This record gives sequence, structure tokens and C-alpha cells, in this order.
Amino acid sequence: MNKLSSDERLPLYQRLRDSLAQQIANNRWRPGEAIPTEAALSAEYCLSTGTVRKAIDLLVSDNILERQQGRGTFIRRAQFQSSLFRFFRFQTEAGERRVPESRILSVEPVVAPSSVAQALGLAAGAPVIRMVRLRLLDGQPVLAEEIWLPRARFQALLELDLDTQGPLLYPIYEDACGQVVACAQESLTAETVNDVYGRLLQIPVGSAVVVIERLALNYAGEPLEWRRSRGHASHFRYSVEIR
Amino acid sequence: MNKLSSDERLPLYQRLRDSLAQQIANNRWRPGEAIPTEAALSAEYCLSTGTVRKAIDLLVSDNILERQQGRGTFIRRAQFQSSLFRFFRFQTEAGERRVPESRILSVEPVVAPSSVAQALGLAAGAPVIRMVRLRLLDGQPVLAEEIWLPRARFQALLELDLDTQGPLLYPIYEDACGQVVACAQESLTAETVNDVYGRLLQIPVGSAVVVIERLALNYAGEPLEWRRSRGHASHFRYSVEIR
DNA sequence: CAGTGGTCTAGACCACCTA
DNA sequence: AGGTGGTCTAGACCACTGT
Repeated sequence: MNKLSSDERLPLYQRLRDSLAQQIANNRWRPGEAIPTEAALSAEYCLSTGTVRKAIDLLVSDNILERQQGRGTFIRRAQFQSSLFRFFRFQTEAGERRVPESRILSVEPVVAPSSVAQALGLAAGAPVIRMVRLRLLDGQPVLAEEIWLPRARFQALLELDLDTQGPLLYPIYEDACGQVVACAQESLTAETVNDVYGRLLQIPVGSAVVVIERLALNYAGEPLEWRRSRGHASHFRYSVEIR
Repeated sequence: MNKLSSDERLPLYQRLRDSLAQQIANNRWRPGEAIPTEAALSAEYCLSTGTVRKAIDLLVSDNILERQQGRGTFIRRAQFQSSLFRFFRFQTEAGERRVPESRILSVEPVVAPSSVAQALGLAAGAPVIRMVRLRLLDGQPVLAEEIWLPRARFQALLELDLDTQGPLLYPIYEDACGQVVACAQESLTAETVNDVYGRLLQIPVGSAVVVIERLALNYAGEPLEWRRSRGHASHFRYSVEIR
């Protein structure tokens, strides 16, 4: 006999959606846990199953819930899975996805070049951290990354032994610096590789590489990280649907 | 008392969706025209309104139909604005968008190479039309396109003087061949340009070019056109938002 | 087996548009 | 006023999952 609190003019399925989203935000259920069954919800809120289903449909299409026939409806595990997979086909012959290893080549405190400062919304010459990283599959370099971070937020990284960490940076940002990446803007182009990156990627100078520039933001929309990645074009394929 | 022809194991709303998509592809209704009301469809197919609504929901979320409360449900006008703009920055200094001119270099009936046949869903060696086209801005080549069409659908193109037509192919497909492009899948990569395309694009052999492969489909999801376009990487930039 | 989500029905009533 | 899509009900039966 629960009550729907939000605006009475909204349809019931919308109000139920809002109520459930609120409870999810308040951790009534943990990620991976099941919410009550559709029957239980329709009893709790005195709604028909059709209305409950429509509310759940919305949360599923929002990527907040996940249905599993015969088992239940679950809170989606928050998985900021690297967008790499959308761009590079780092896969075995069998087509299974793999996270490339990470080899950090340098981490140094520097002052921001003007282009980087502008991307990160800092004053020119502001203190930043510059990191160069190589991603490898089976020992073969596939991606070379240049990463820039505002030092004010990421000072702790300089005192950390990054080699002992996993291959993903964003969990480290979260654990060591309390900085949570919520979303990112990426921008894609191609170029022929120069000698520096040719050597890093172990490909001939003049090969075609794809260049990905990414600005990562926190939930408040503030820039956290700017990176430029280069990878051999033969590892690269990006697909879109157009309507 | 219409019959749903497709696979009996599929849910009714799926089969109705397919049936409607087929009729839309066959021009039973013109773009902008209304389809029968939900009540009429549920009578015609002997389905409840809930099932009909669900089928229409799918077509709406596919961007094929458009609901207007109190008025009806309408075939969406295909605004199919060339996706070129999303990928290539063909713009004046002022930032205004321009459609590049089209220069058709060849149109010839050939048999399909196996890769093309596979993309178009044809048997290997099936009759197709191969077209080579150059897109130019201010007389400068910016994009070289290789276009493959199933001859069964596009025979009429061979008897047409394409030079007298506009720079966009899809309106020609529609007017001359009755083939309506509803959506497309594009896939993007990069390579260093060979001598043939280097000469076409008037750029040095070995420059980085972006390669776009596109499969265009009609409303029934049947392949209509496969094309591969190459353009100089410096004209190319693609942006994405990642949640 | 019992319990879950997935499909489907045959309505009712409402909000909105056109005339 | 009459017709449209939008919301909602109170069920039924099915397909799938776990024990």
C-alpha cells in the first residue's frame, strides 16, 4: 500500500518510475540485486501489472534495470566499460573482447600547454599531470595514449606506484583521487604516424593511425581528463546506424 | 481479417511490426500519410489494441512512424540528411554546410565480387551496377565513392543520364527506380591511400584517408546499396558522446 | 515443481485534435 | 461532437529459470 509522491498530473507509470529511480538512488537495492517482482510491486502500489511493466520498461531502456526472464529484474551493475570496444577491435580470433594491458611510460608534473589548458577549462600554464601510456595485447602495442589531468584534483597520483595497479585508469582515479568519471566526449580523426608514435606502436613511419581525443567529465560536467590516443588503423573499426 | 505471414514462433506484435514495415516499404502509404487507426488495425488483424500499440511502439522507436495524439499515426518523412556532415567537415569558413558537387566517373553493369554480394545479400556473381563517383568542393576532390547496387532493383539507372541529375543519389533512386532508402549502417576505418585513389583525390600516395563503408537499407531492412567512400583525413572529424 | 518475466486480451476512460 | 492516440485495468496463458 505504498504511495506515489510525485506530481499527480503525471501518468501512474511515470510516477512509479520516478519512485523506483529514487529508491535505487537511495540504495534500497544494491547493484546486481533484484527488485521486487512485478506482482509484488503491483500489490505494493495498487497498480495493475501492465502499468508496473511499463514503469520497469522505462528504467530498462534507461539502462538502470535489467530483465532476466524467469529470474527477476535486477539493478544494473554500474559498468563504465571502456569505450575502447566501440572503436578498436581488440578481440581474439574467436571474437571475444579483451582489455589490453597497460604500460605506463611516464608520469610527470608539468604546466599545461595552451591547447590542453583550454580543453580542461584551466588557465594557460596551470599545473597539470602528463602521463604517457602504452596499451598492449599479447605484448604487441596497439594504442599509445597521452593523458593530461588537472594537478589540483589528481595530486595523489604522483605519489602512487601505478605499475602495481590494474589496466584501467578510471577505477584508480576513483580510489586514489575521489574523482568519478561520469561521461566523456570523444572526437575521431586519422593521420599518418610520425617517428615518435611509429616507434611506440612499432609500426612504420607513415602508416595510417586513428586519433581519438577524449574529454572525460564528472557528474557536474567539470572536465577531469583530456587524452589523445593513437592506434593503428588496421585495429580500428567504428560502426554507426543512421536514420 | 488480414493474415500475418511471418514466422509463427515470433510474438504477434513482432509479426505485425514486420507486416506493417513490409507494407510501408511497398509504398502502401506515402511519407506524411497516416496509417489506419489502432482500432482499424486491431479489427483488420484480429488483435487486441494493446498488441497493435506495441507493434506501433516498435516502429515509432525505429523512427519509421510518428504518433500525433488526437490526429493519428503517420509515416515519417524521410529527412535522411546526408550523414556526410557528421563525418566530414565540408563547410565554408563561416561554418555553413555545403553539399559537394557530384561527378560520376563510370556506371557499368558487372557481376558482384563475393564481398559485395555478401554485403548486399546476393548470390556471388549476381548482376549488379558499379558506379564510381567523385565529390568536389570548389573544384577540389574531397571524397571518392565506389557504389554497388543490385541490378534487379536499379536497372533503370543504366538508361539514365546521371549528369543531368542533382548531386544526391537517394532522390534519384526514389524517382527513377522506386527504391526508398530508410536507414543505413556505416562503418569507419582509416588507411594510407593507394595510387588510384591518391590520383582521384589529388593527394600524395601514402596520405591518411578515412574509409567509410555504408550499407543502405529500405524500410523492410533489405539491402539497397553498398558503398565505400574515401576522403582525406584532414577533412574528417567525428564526435561522440559516451554516457 | 513453483516462481519469474513475456505475451495477449477485451475492454474502460481520458486528453487531445478537427470540424 | 466524433474520432484519435494515451493511460490503465484485471485478468489469462506461455516460456524460462531455479530447486
